[in-house]
Amino acid sequence: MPTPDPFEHAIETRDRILSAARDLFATTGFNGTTLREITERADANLAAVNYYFGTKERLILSTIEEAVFPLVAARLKALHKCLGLANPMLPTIDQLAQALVRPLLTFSKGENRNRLLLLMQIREDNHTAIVVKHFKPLHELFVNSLNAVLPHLSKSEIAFRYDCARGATLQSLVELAPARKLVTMSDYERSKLDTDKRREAALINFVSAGFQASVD
Amino acid sequence: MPTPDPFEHAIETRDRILSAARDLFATTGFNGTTLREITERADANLAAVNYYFGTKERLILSTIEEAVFPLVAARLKALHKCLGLANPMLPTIDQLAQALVRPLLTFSKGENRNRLLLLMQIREDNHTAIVVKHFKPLHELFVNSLNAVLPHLSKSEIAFRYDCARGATLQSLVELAPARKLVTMSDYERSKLDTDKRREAALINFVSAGFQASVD
DNA sequence: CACAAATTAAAACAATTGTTTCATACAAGC
DNA sequence: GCTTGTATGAAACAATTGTTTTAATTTGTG
Repeated sequence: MPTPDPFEHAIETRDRILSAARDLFATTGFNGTTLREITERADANLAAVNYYFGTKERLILSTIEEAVFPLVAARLKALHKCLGLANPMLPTIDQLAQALVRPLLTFSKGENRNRLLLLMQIREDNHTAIVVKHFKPLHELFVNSLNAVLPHLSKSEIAFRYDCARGATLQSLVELAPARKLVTMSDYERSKLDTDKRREAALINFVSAGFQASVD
Repeated sequence: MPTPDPFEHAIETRDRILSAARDLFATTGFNGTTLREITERADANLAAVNYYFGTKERLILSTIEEAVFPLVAARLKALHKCLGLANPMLPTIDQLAQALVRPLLTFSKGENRNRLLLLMQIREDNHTAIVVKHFKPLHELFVNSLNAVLPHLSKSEIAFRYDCARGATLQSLVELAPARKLVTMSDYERSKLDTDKRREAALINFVSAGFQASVD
């Protein structure tokens, strides 16, 4: 045994359960996943989930919290970096769009993707309340930053466009049934847009244009 | 008995089950809804769902089909009307954006809202396959129409922006945790944007700007 | 009315679910 | 070494689930 940490093995199983639960919840939903599936994948005993989390509902809450933190942190970091680089000037709309889109796009791959998918499974009010609470400072800072760059728009209009931008970004992430996969196109065309970098640029382009839309 | 339709009562219970299933599936998901909850709300016997639909899975498929048709029909009608009014000219980007947003916004209220929410509960592949199949002609026509008005863009770029526009629209519809509800604003400001007409205009404005975004 | 089919009702079934219990193994501290 | 607290394992529990079965009831038809 390299590490003499007394809680090494214990923490490992708790984390294995949390990871397995996150991955399964993300793909089959909270109600569609059984504790036996979770403990089987985590290579743990069925009673372990009750030992560490008490109940399934509390396990769900734990996975939600575990999924929210990295996402909020990554987006906050990108936004702060964007504001810091421009300081004392204001960032451009494009830079703000990048600060919104880029960290989200990094969550479209790898294990972070399941964190994102897990948050999109949330329907119950007490679950959304947790997410809202953790996202609130991020959203407020983002709307305020946008408002500083677009002072001619009301704050409600800014917030609305910010919601639209998030919707557009998330839609391109989940890819449940994107229209662009239906369109018959040449392999060359398809490959161009399926490149991550190309998608990122197109998304930033769309969002940025929406932000800058003139009031009618 | 006013109507001598022999199947009157039979069809009624089948439809009651279908409606109750749609509403419950929309809010609690497929796995989170039991047949007993459905038959209870439908004021029908538990065995009736098996009598009319055979199995729960087939009931789910029926609710999905029942939800897809009105949505596709409404959007196709709006698009055809848009194209017809402009004929033989091409519609404007704004008109196309309206043809996308307006029929969707009418589904944000009433019983149609549950049809929309039901479709957003879909995760399994065979369920999405049904939805994709029914939406395919609509999506293709929409992308082709956009491409005619924006000939300088590749079809893949058009399809991507169309996906973004759908995402922005749906995000503003579900309202699970919109940022605009977090932002502190005056009642006057809030009322302005919470008006359906105002929201519709803002959404069309955002989507239209995204469509017209210049290639970078 | 009588008969057949269609529909509804009630009960039971087998499987699965989250949860609990109890026993065992393991490590640390006195 | 023994004890205590922690962790794991296996089994069982009670409740819920979708489904089936069987009987009763209604409805249409001759």
